[in-house]
Amino acid sequence: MRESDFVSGFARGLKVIEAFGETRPKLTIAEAAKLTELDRATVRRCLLTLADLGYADYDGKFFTLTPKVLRLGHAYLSATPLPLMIQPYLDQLSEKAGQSASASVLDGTEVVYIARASQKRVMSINLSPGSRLPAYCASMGRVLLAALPEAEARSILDRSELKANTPLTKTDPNALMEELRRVRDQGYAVIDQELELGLCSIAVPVENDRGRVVAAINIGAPAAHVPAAEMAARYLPLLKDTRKALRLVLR
Amino acid sequence: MRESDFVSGFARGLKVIEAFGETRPKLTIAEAAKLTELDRATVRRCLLTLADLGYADYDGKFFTLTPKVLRLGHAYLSATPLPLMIQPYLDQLSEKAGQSASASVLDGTEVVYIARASQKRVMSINLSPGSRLPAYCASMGRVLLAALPEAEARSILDRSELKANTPLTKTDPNALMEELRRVRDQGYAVIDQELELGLCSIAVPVENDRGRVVAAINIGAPAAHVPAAEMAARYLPLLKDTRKALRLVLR
DNA sequence: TCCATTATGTGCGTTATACGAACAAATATC
DNA sequence: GATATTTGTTCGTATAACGCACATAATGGA
Repeated sequence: MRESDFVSGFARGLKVIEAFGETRPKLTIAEAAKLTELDRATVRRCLLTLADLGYADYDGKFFTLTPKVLRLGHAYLSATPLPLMIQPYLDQLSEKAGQSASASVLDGTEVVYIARASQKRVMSINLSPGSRLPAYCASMGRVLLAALPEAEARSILDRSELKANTPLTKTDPNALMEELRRVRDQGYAVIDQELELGLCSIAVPVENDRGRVVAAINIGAPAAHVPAAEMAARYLPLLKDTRKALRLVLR
Repeated sequence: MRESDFVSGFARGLKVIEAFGETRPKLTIAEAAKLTELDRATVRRCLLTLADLGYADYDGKFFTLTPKVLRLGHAYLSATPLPLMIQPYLDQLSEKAGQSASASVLDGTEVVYIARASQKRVMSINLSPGSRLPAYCASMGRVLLAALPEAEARSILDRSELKANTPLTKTDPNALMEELRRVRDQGYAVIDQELELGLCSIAVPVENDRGRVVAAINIGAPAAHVPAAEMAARYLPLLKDTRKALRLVLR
């Protein structure tokens, strides 16, 4: 691609949208400028453009995003066959297991939820399509990383901020690489409260009909109810059934 | 806003993202140009920019969106208190009712789902946060329209493509305005298979602590299981409880 | 209350982008 | 297989965005 084929105004605007987030639901021009490291004048133009198009509201001081921005994410969810095809299988899986089931893909150092079937939510984390978790400490992240060439997985770990969310979180890159090898061998990953105390999960990779790993699915359960050691015995057969079924329908 | 404070390159790019959708998961440059009514050269630059930033893939012929675009929609979902605050109440509601429960807001002529708690999915429609339905024939759309000044509601109806999804769909603007008045009076809306045969739903408005309508919540059920005439008797008390609880926590 | 600090809005020269047409390449049509 | 037709790409030029600098307004302490 030639350099002249890059629309920097567009790229800057997208950066501005992403500046909004959990801890910053409303932004002033100056705040957005700091977060995006763009010039204030530029950010101001982007924000006013967003407001003009109806993607943002402006009260003269703060900008907030409007539900219209969901159109952008929805463009992916409805345009991509993967989430749509996986959803019914996830529903079945979740019902049979009596626990929440999710599907995700890898994006950089994070897993992105693309579909979810939730039973009553007991956990503090609120996950929905578009939610992100660090790959290194999530069950689906582990199987997705394990599906990559070692060098690539290593590179992602190196770029990850390996912090201990709980006392049980594995944060040593070498230990994690070792774990990835185990995951690759056994074909599934179990997480024992590495992300949040009280939460266990088990994930398997999902392949398309050509055998390429295109996503991961998992089941999450409260540790108090299902100890990590029991996860595989309880849910692995269900997960494997779902995986097999999906492999036949995913092109 | 001065005209010079509008970044047209940004606006064009957003338009290009929205060109992707259910029936068009992959687009060529020419297709995207037609859909957006932009110059081919301009669209090409936008698409190449998206690809460069990782929001799209390009195989030399087709562009497809990547999960990274979910970041944009997620910026809204996680930035806005409304979906996060409503979700747990929706979960409770769904569990008590034994049916799917959803929350939505109005965006133009459509309702946008901002949260959803689904029981086993029996319907053909697959709804998730970001999903859109025409307001005129959806239960949440009716209560949201009913909450607007008459002239505004009328203007939205006039801009809507009032098509009969089923033989039961109300499509006459005057009849719809009459229905909105009834909805406003009784405080809820029931839809009897106007969107899809076999699907009934009931919705109530949700107000914040200052009494402003900020969203709608609904319960959907298969008509075979719960006839429209029974919806109110079965679910209205639950919906009203939820509404009352939400009113206290939404600022 | 005043002053220091920080945020917002505007004008302008420089730089980069969009436009439209023209060309090249690939498809479709007969 | 030759001719239309559509699609992708390139290029020069008019134009619009950028970012700096300055002016103005809002905020927060002493």
